[in-house]
Amino acid sequence: MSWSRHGRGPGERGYHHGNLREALIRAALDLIVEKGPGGFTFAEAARAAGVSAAAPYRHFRDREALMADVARQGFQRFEAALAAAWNEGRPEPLRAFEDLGKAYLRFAREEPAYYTAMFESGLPLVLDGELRQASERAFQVLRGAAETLCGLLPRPQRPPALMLALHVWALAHGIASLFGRGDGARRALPMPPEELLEAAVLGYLRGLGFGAQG
Amino acid sequence: MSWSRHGRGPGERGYHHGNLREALIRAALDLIVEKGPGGFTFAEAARAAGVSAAAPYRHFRDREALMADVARQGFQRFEAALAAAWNEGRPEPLRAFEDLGKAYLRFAREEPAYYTAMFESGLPLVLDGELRQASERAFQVLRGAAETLCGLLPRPQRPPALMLALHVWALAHGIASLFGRGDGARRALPMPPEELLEAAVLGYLRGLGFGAQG
DNA sequence: TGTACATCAGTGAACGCGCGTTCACTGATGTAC
DNA sequence: TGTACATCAGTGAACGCGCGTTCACTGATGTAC
Repeated sequence: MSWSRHGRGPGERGYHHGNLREALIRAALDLIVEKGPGGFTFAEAARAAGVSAAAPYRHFRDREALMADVARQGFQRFEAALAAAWNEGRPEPLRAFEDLGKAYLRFAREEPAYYTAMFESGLPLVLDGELRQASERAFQVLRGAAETLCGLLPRPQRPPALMLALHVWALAHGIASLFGRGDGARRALPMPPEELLEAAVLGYLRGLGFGAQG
Repeated sequence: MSWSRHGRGPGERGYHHGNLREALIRAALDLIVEKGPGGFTFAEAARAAGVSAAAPYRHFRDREALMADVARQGFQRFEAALAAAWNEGRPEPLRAFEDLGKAYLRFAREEPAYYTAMFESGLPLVLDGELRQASERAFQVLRGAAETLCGLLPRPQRPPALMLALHVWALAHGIASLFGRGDGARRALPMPPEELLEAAVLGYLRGLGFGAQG
């Protein structure tokens, strides 16, 4: 817990919370997992953080501002997770690309609340510049990987890297949102989502001409 | 409008609505488009249909039952749209398969409210048998098409049809939910979604060995 | 064809509830001197 | 080192609002005879 500033244990906080902002984000994440996007209220988040209903107004303009902060933080972690998995194409681009895909699904499975806030909360990306930037930085990891991969092919048969990146993004997102979630809305699947994605990506890449050297 | 039973014009209805059930579903669809899933209330749907707040209880147990009905109806139309596009593989399987993909995206674009209710409302498929069946029947269209397609390949290199169907479903759903929506949450794209999907499916099928005869 | 009656769909008033939001306030913290 | 004060984070009471839900009711429809 975050209100242990000054070494206090949880529950012994005084008048000041210490880190209410982060505590509200945590509460929002828990509530999103529990009830879906739109399934948390400002009042409930305050209650979960152990403060009065008026306290959140010191940190967020309204519910949507809190949600946007959750999504922004989610994109940052997502970017970090993807970048770590890609690891600049090491040990070998095709292998690293598969790792990237697995990291995508792992994030969706292990952080369903962030994932929901990022992709299914209905936040208008257009309105929030910071949020859109965070989202784009995460996508750039995927795009950079696609560029490295495309660079492996001889010029004449080289596909546009942007297209490759969009295809794999759509595939990963589709699998994640149909089958790869922790909640009850997911559909049954005769194999692990990771395997499904790996087979799809390998098949797709083979179609682009990656069969020979991969 | 549906309350013109007996030839009455809208607004001149008497005590009985005539077709409140359908009118509530229509109202729910409008409200979902306007405010996202979870963005409509029982009371608001009643208001939109021009009846008192208590009237909906004659037709639906609660908000979720109404949402489930919307989703069920959506799956039925979705199934019909996909089946019509596939057209039993005519004029030619690969071509019909592309048509199927286009119909998928068209449905998501033209009926965003149904699509939302079907895939993003968080309805627990497990609990509602009728809903799950409707969902599975729609998927069977895609699966049947995948089987026909796989049948074109010689046995030794024939991929599992279920896998092919799941891959294409994930791809179409990913593209639809990231880029193919009418609302403000969609992301910008340098090409039409249909084109993106077509290129992906063609690439993917080539990887499976459909290059030679397609 | 007409009448009596059962059935059913929608009414409108009422209730409790939780949320969003504002406000003057107060307790804690940090800092200037 | 101590004190006065400014700043700031959180309180708690209050309000209006819309929703969900129940209830006895009433108007319309269809049907048996």
